[in-house]
Amino acid sequence: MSKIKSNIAKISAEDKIKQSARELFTQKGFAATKTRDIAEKAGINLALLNYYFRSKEKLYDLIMEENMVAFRNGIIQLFGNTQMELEQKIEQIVHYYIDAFLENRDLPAFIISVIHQQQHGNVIDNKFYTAISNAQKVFLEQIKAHLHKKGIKSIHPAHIMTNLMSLIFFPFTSSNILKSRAGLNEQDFIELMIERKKMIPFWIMSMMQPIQNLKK
Amino acid sequence: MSKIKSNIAKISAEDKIKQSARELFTQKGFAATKTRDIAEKAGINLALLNYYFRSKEKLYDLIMEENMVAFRNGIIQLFGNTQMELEQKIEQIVHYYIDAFLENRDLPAFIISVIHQQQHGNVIDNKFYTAISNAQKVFLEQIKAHLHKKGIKSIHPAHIMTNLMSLIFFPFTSSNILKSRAGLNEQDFIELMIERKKMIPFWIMSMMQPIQNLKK
DNA sequence: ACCATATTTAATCATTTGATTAATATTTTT
DNA sequence: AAAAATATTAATCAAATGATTAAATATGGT
Repeated sequence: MSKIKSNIAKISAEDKIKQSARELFTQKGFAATKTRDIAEKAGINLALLNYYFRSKEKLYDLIMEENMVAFRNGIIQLFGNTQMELEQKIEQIVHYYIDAFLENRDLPAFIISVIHQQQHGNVIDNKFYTAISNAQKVFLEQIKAHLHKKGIKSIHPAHIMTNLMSLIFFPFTSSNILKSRAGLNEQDFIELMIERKKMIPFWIMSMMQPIQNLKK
Repeated sequence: MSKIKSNIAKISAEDKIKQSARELFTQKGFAATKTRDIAEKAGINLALLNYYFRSKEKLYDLIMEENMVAFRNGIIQLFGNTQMELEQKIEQIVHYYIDAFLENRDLPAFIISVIHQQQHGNVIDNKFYTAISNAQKVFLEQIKAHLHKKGIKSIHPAHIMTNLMSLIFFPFTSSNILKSRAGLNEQDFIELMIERKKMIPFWIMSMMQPIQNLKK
């Protein structure tokens, strides 16, 4: 019996709190999430939250750090890679992020909100910010070189990087509209996102081609 | 003197509150914005907020409604127009929204957050939701027809609509990253966004072209 | 000047919310 | 089993926060 018991996944109170906190913080943000909501959702006594995590803010920092780690690592490792061809790199970036966002569907809106807050002096994580800086610059340089090779001077590299991130992030933040308007169910939506793993690299590469006249 | 006085734009307390509330609510959201912050920013006594607007929630509803009106009207009038050619329609949509977002730079992140909240049962404005429904369906049908005419079966119309919105919205939510990484100042950023008014329609139309092999 | 109305303020209230405490229960160690 | 360490609870605190009140001040019409 005791051996069986250890096999049954009995989630500790600490983990239940963390899990509930992650969902609420990621969905609603820091201010809108009340410690009592977390406690209730986790089915534990409010005091346990402070017992394990000291304060709401410390708990949030922990969740924030864990939420950002995949995003940051992706940028550093993929964007910053100096060996890989641009096209292959874009493919890897798209696969990496869409897979990550399919796992945690609220992450894109969370990241957008964090980045947008920063715009207003709310310095949330400076390490994070400087850490991804170089990698993004490497990526921008690579785009610039590619455009130069193609003889395209009319497009600023920033457009390409922004477009890439736009096409990856935004659909996850508006999946409900997409589903209700296009008559999709949850599975349809997931399949569309999987499709995008192939399509986004193609769209982005097309943007870096010399202009072809569109046929009517 | 009294005549001059009436010429000087003396902003009423009511307007000062509304303006401060709009900035804070749009930047930080409902929960993170405290009534005392609004009062302090507006330079008025806290009680005035309740005197003019009854409650924080009523004030937020007002701001929300005003923030959403441009977005909703754009969708209804532009997306829902059944007369206009698709390409011209896309051009108008892009111009309309980029102009609106250049005027109110926090609007895109605000809208994204509102739409994302809705995903979690937080029904914020049902009228808004049903109002934009038909218009978006019209637009989707038009894309579908266009793809059909081009003989393209491999792309779901939802991709095109999502891509359009992605390319318009996202850059505004991450302008700080864009600026710091690509070495742009505020004016450069604005010019990039203005450039996009011409480029996004081209990119979107290209996505609805039969596949052309990319040359190496 | 006087009155009525609208605006503004300081003080205060009631609730919410993050956090703590002291007591109790459970598990682990000896 | 006793002792020690860890986990959990109910009760409570203190600060923050949304809202109200009653009094004071300003404004416009007569």
